[in-house]
Amino acid sequence: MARTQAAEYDQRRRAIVEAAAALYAQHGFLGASVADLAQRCNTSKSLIYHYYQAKEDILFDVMNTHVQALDEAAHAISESPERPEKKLRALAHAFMRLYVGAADRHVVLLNELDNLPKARRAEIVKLQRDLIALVRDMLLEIAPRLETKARAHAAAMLFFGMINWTHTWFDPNGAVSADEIADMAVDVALGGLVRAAG
Amino acid sequence: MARTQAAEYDQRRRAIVEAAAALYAQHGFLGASVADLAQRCNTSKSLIYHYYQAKEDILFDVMNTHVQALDEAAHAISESPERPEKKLRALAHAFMRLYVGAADRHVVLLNELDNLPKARRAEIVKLQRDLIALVRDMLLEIAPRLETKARAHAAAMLFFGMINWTHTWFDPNGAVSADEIADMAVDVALGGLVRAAG
DNA sequence: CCTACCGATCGGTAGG
DNA sequence: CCTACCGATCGGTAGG
Repeated sequence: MARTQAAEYDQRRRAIVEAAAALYAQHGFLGASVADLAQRCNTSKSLIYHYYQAKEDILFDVMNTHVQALDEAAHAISESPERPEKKLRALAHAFMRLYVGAADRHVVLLNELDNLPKARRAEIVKLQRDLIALVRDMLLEIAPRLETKARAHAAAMLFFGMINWTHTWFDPNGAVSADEIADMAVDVALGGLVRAAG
Repeated sequence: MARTQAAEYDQRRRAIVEAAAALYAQHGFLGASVADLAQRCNTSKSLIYHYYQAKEDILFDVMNTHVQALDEAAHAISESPERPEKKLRALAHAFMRLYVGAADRHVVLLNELDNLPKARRAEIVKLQRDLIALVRDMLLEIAPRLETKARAHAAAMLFFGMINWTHTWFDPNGAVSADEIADMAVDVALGGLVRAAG
């Protein structure tokens, strides 16, 4: 009995996070009220506040589940014995797939970080910094002539720019697939557009 | 007399737009109230509503002034008789400089588009689409093997990703300058990171 | 005695 | 150009 209740508890909590991700992705965190969220879950505000102490805690859950998934994928790839070029490509594919599979969470992570309370924001930012350092070090292995950490960091951010900016334009049902975009971004980073096009 | 009043009118209106850009960049459009804006301008809410009919009209002004500047720079470069590689580089430099010079407006343009009323949003989106088509055509000239418009569009968006994503991390007072970032992004697009590093 | 949950409403603040 | 306000809605909580 207690097991069943716990299972239902987790299931309901996951349903709230998923609805919140969709709502915050579409209207922004401040543009979507707790009442809106309750309505989308066919329940009451009080039920939402039974599962979460504050609105910001829901936002944290949306972001944290996503950034944890990114972090897990990135570390698994990073620790594999492959060449750094191959790791970078695997990471681009994994990220694009996580983006497509969790597009709402991804948009929320990229747009609503400033609406988290300081302490919670710091947790997310720490994980993001780990991801960036991972890519920066891969790029330094691939292109040692980047030399300084500042330039390697800038290169990593240009790479993340290509991948992350897709949330503003990429259509999973469009003419170019997520895997093709991942390959293009890696090809551009490794060899430039001219070679990427061939 | 009327001239002096008109001059003061424009000056005050520009001061409101600038204060609004700073406020919306920092707290988001929904996170900053008209009262906040009035306070930052050392005036009253009513004065704000003397210059603007609605809060969204201020947001439009913030975005429109910036996108008009981008559009003007891009078309001037596009119509020059230079090689497409050189035009792309000039465009990257112009954009990075406009970003540094109008960082608040840039952040607002990239983050708050969804808070504009439909018709106003369409005006901005039209100008942005023009910019994208311009870069897409430059890339097709540089790398004809991109072949389809869909792939050339994706390539243009990867390029804009590198440039636009800087709003999340670039520090004008940091170790790498805006001009260096512009060169890196173009070098990556043209020849890949390995060559860009050399 | 606890949990899960509801209808109604709290004190404050938003844009106008 | 300000003070004084409005209809509505906000995030969060009361009793049961």
